[in-house]
Amino acid sequence: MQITRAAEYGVLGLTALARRPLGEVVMIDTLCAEEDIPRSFLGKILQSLNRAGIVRSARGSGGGFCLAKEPSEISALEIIEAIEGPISLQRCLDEDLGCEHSTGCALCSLLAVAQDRVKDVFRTTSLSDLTGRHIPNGLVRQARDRHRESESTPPVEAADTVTSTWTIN
Amino acid sequence: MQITRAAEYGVLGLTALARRPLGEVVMIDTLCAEEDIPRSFLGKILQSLNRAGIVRSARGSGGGFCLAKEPSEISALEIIEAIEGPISLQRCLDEDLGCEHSTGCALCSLLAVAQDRVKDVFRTTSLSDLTGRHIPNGLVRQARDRHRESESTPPVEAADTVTSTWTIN
DNA sequence: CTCAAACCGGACTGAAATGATCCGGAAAAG
DNA sequence: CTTTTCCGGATCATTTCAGTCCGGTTTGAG
Repeated sequence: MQITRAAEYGVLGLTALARRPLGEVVMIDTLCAEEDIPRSFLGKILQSLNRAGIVRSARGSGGGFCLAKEPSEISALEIIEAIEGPISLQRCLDEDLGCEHSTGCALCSLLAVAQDRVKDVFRTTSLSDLTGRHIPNGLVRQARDRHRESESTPPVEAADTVTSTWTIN
Repeated sequence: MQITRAAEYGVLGLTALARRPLGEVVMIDTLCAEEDIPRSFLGKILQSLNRAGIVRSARGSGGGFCLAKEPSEISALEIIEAIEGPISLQRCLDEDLGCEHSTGCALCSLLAVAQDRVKDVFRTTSLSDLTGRHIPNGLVRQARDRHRESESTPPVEAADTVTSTWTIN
């Protein structure tokens, strides 16, 4: 009854792309660092998203990924199903033919309704909706690290407990 | 993104109980036969439902299970959560403290909404709603077998292709 | 009192899905 | 032709799922 990590990472990775101007090409490593996602795993996930036409990939030096359409044109449902395959709360595949348990299985109808509700929510949420107030921890950490580096002779011993203020961008 | 077999069997087993007058005690074996559920698995599941106060159990000879309340008073949500634990599309547990990915994680909010929708559907569906038109295959098979037995010298050779009419109860 | 019927509940197990990693290969840029 | 970067298949460890087993406890009947 949960989304997979892969789908989770997929959405997150795409928000990282969506934060940039459309068409900007970004390497996997950059996305991983921002969103705290294992590098080779995100590689796999982006392959799926590429095949599904949600991102475009470019090989060779200067290569990477960019969104294939406007964030407002990409629904959460698209993303998730591109990665996990069709969402299905149902277990019995041929829903018309009646399931293994019973003809006109009551449980199947119930699950079908629930499934529709979930899909509605995902279908009506776009990537741009998701990108709004989301500030990934990876980015936050990077901003902090940049701030640390710029300090003159940072106090090594107390490094772990530094609680100085810093801003993002 | 699916319900477990255990929850599925749980609901099915309860519809079998709900088909009877409230308070009638039924053995596991009977329920299994009607709904085509592995016997020892259903045993486990009924234990959970017993602890949750949805069924009552009686040990010893003449023992078995009965519903602890009216089918209309038992929601699908109750049943499923009694077996699977709380339904959660969320992965990050402490939803308030912000998840591992980001403060104000957009994905979490999305999943929270979807989760609420699913729970609503399950909450507003009662066991009596589920028991209506549901005719379990196990019961159907039993009725067929009873009919076969009552025939005089049934034609053994054509047994597999017999399509005679029969009724339930 | 004793035995058999029935559930209780913890340990266990096999199979599948999940979450990831690895590595050789192909393509693009310089 | 070398470097960079993605492609994609194989592989692997862990967890969850689905289900079984078995000794124990409770209850009712004889």
